[in-house]
Amino acid sequence: MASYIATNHRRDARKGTLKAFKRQNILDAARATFDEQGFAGANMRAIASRAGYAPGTLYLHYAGKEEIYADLLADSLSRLHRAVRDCAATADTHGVLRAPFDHYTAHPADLSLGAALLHGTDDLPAEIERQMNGRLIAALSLIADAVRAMTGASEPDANLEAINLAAHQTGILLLHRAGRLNMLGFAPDALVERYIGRLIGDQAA
Amino acid sequence: MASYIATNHRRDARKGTLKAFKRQNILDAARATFDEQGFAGANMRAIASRAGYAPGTLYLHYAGKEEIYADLLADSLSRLHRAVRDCAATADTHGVLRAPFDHYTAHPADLSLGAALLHGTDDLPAEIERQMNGRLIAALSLIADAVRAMTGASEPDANLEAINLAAHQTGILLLHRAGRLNMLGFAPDALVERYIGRLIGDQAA
Amino acid sequence: MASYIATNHRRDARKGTLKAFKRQNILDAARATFDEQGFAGANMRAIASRAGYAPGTLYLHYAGKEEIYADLLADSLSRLHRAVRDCAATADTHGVLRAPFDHYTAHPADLSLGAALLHGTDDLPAEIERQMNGRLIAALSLIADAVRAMTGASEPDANLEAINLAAHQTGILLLHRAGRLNMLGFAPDALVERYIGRLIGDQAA
Amino acid sequence: MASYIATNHRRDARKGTLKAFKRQNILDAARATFDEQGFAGANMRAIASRAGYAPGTLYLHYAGKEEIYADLLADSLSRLHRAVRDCAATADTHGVLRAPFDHYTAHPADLSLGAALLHGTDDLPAEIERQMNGRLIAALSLIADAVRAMTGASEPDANLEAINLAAHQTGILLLHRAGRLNMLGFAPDALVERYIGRLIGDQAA
DNA sequence: TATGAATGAGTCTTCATTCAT
DNA sequence: AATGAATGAAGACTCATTCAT
Repeated sequence: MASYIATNHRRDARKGTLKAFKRQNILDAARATFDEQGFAGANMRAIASRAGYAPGTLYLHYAGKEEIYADLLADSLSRLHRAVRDCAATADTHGVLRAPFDHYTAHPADLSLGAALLHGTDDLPAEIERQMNGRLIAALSLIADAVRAMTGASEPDANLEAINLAAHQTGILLLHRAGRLNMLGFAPDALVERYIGRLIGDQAA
Repeated sequence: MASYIATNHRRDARKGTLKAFKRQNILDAARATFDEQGFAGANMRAIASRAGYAPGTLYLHYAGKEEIYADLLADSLSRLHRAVRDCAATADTHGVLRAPFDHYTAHPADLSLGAALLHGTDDLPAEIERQMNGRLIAALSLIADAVRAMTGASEPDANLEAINLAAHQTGILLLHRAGRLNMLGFAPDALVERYIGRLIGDQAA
Repeated sequence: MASYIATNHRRDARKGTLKAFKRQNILDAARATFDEQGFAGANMRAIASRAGYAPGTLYLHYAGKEEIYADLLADSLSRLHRAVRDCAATADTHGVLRAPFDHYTAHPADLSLGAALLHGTDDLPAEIERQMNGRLIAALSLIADAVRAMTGASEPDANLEAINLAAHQTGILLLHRAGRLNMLGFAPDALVERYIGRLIGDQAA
Repeated sequence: MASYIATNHRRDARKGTLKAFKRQNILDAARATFDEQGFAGANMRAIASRAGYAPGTLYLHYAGKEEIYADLLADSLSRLHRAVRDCAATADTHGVLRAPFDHYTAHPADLSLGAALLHGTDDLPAEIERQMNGRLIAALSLIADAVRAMTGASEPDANLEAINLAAHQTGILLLHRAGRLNMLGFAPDALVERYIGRLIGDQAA
């Protein structure tokens, strides 16, 4: 009897894993599709077919387009946070400072999700919104720590610089993706490094 | 006969002016609508009605939604360029450095157009694209001039800093609009000023 | 100036009439379609095509399927009420007593609308519901008057009989439409007459 | 060998009983679901889940939604017939006269099935149709017998009155369910009794 | 038997665009 | 130049039904 229950547990667990795996698969297809077409431009048929499904199947996993998007957004910020945290964990202070840039450079499709940030995220479930903000703040906080470690700045100052850092990298990433940097002959990496160099150098001086 | 021709010229000119005026009117309506609803969300009926027209009328002035959008984008960069140029003309060097920020703060609806920059502008007519890039480069060039004037940097360095400046302000504007700055208790203006202050201060030192 | 306004008025009036005419056209198509397929079974494409329109056109006149249905229901009861009232106006007392039966016999498509009465009409706009009930009560009231005139019954009794009359005719109409009367070899008209005959005869005796 | 066969028979019988039991279970779930949502509104998943099954399982017992519906309809009339017959068997003449009303009052979910009668039952399998009509005629025949017993009417007259009785009760039940009786302050029971009272009283007089 | 994931046709609805007036 | 009714091609979503397990 005990083994039966145990077997059931294991089966349920495998089922849960499978379900999660499939959701991830859909999420990947959706990320790519949203990246190429934007939220409004992407259609469920395209996402489904990229995930290897018929349209209706998506609805077995998500309540609709919006929910997929929300999950994608949450997932994206979650991974950004993780990326920053992993850097911080290895005491790679310089890495922390460029973590957002590196993360989005490595995962360009995630960047499009930032388009959501343009029109705000008012129609997102409040729960998701709260979670997202939490991740964002946590990441910024880690960056601020790194700034303090590198420059000895006061906490308020470090917070300010952390945001400026994030803003700068956001801008660079967007301009780069929009093709406005190539056009001018600048490498995004050099621009980011220069910004960071100045930030560190200043305080050091 | 000569007077007849002259009259025609004048009439043509007035006609041209009237036409341009009407296009501007439509453009204003479109900008506001795109700002509120996004490109896909905005519909021609809404734009037309805000411009005081019936839907069909828009097609007497524009070939379609995309063309309105392209014109809007071109117009927006054109006005940004003008704003920077006007600052430069009055030798307001500090003003030039924050000109992009100030311009988009004053005209928030223009900022949404930046969403276009996310998906690139590949489907824009090449002519428009070239024109836009020209305006952008011209504006950046003026900013680089101001950087040089304020810091004595070399031309290549100044160009770099000009882009970093633009990237930073882009990032700040987007984060602000997305509500991520309020949430953290920071004022966009202070962040921009700090960035500029550091830029100037460094070189001055 | 006055003539100009007058002209405008006339044009508006004509426009209003045209609009009303088109709505009526759609309503007719919808009635027939709902009659054949039921509310859920009928699809907008079918209604539109029967009205001589493309699907999208219906939405220029109605907000959706439900609104068409509500209008149809309101219209139907309105016409029933009118039928009863017209009978009453000509002092055709006997005619009043069989007015519901005659009306639905003449307009069989209206009968299907009664299917709405099966599941109740909770999801109808309250305004429509109120209006419908008003028409129904008004019609019943006229029937009760006729009952009183024919039988000398007290008012409460007459009201009771009016409802029983309506219920009976409702039942007959439904059984007839369901093909259950033919099957048994009875003519709906004879059944209705017998009921009325008994009602009148009783009191007379 | 014989015992083996016998065993098989018994097993088959049990199997048949079990099968019938399961079908009944599904039928009950379906009846409740159709009652709440209507035929088109009810979905197989809901029916299955109410029956304690997964969707696919229903198809082991029924060929599809329509077949469930047909079986439900047949079952409903069968139970109505049984109800009338049981009354007749106890010589409860008055009870027979109100049997349809009482039956549907006791089993309101069955009433919704009458909606099928609205659109006719043309798409029902002929076999079912024939069976249903048989049950209906049998029930009406028992009612006609009761009418004759209570009033001494001739057979043709009694048949007529039986149908009128059924029609009246049908109407009352539908109006009641549609909420049109409460609205007017009448109790269905009183209306039915008045009708029957008049029917009996007349002939008695 | 039973499952339930997957299917894909079908539904309502929206909206850029056209065209007769 | 302007209108606005009409179009019809999508799009999101639902659900009866199938089938591999």
